[in-house]
Amino acid sequence: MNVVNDSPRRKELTRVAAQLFVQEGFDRTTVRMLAQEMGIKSGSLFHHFRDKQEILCAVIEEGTQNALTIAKESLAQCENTPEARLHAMARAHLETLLTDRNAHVVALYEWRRLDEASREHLIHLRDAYEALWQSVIADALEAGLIRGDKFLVSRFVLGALNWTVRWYDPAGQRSPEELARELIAMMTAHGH
Amino acid sequence: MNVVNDSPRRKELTRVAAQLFVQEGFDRTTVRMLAQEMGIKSGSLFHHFRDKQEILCAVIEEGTQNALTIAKESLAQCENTPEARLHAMARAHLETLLTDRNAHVVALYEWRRLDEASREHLIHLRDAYEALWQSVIADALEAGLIRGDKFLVSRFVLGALNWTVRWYDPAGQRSPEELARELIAMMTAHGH
DNA sequence: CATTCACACTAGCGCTTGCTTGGTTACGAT
DNA sequence: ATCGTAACCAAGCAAGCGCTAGTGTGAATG
Repeated sequence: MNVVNDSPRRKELTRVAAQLFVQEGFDRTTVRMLAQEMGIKSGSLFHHFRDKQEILCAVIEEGTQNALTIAKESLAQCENTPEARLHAMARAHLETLLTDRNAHVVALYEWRRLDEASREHLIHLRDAYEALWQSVIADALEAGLIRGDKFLVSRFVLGALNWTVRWYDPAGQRSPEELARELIAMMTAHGH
Repeated sequence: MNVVNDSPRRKELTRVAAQLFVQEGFDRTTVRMLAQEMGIKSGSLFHHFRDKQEILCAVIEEGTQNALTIAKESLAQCENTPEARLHAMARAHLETLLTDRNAHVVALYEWRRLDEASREHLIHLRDAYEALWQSVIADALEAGLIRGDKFLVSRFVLGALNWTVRWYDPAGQRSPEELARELIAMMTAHGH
């Protein structure tokens, strides 16, 4: 039992775990399934991670960190208007959710499976991501682009986006970018 | 093993199961936990249900049926305008989700845990509920109250509503009715 | 008064789970 | 040539899992 925290091998294994967690859910994924998919035996798994819980923790950290990074990049590259910024956020969110199809989904859907210690360790990262969303939404509200309470709008928008995981078909013709555009159009369709 | 399908006792047990499934999730809920909460021994459980899967099936059927019934009642009682009907649906949805706090939540969040046979048995009921939503949304679109693609809008709206389970605080000051109103206001806020 | 029935109990089987142990291999640095 | 270390394996343990078998009730039914 000789857990290393930042080996490149560990990153690799984390990616595999993320995929399985999305496919089966955390509880139904056994360490034997994880090991098999990783091409090692189940005992070897505990050389890289202290326990199963730590694998979940690593996946969620990866997923949230990734979403935060990509969101910031998107904001840096887009036009500096409230609408463009809102669109950039929604698009980035959907792409990490639907295209990667792994770590970010786990971060959203398996959060409850974290124990108290892991939750405490990750909550700051999650808060940072949500704060970014809220600032973008606050700007859009101030500019009169959309309406409502800052927190409520954030939660409704994120809810609509997060739920796409349940019905989105990657083989379908709609791209994440298109979905983001449609959602914003729905909220900003002002009278004629 | 003498499973009865429509006993009143079974209804009672189903209610208890729903609460536990919401609290812990289906996978983490053991038959021993269920039995204890029901005030019987784990072996006795299988007099009422063939297996654990059948308990989930009963809960989800109950939750969806209930949501459908209440939605229809709400529609029958409200004004016959697209906006009032939309509001009635959203309110009914949130109330079965946040006030009951059990069977309907399980229906939404544990659907994936159903085996093929159960899913096939329940899919028609679920389709009926979603069809009702889509007809109300189609009317609102036709009346120009909201904008977008019928299916996309349905999914975004239901996503926003379903996600409330994750953050709603029943001890807070906002009622389901208020949430429903705010969501619709967000989508129908036409410019000045 | 005998039988049936719904409902509950005790006891435990067969299996899977997360995790541990003690030891082996591959390989770059010394 | 030797050593250190990261990576892996075979084997298995203790606990917990869903579920079954067989039995005991007290109330309703004939």
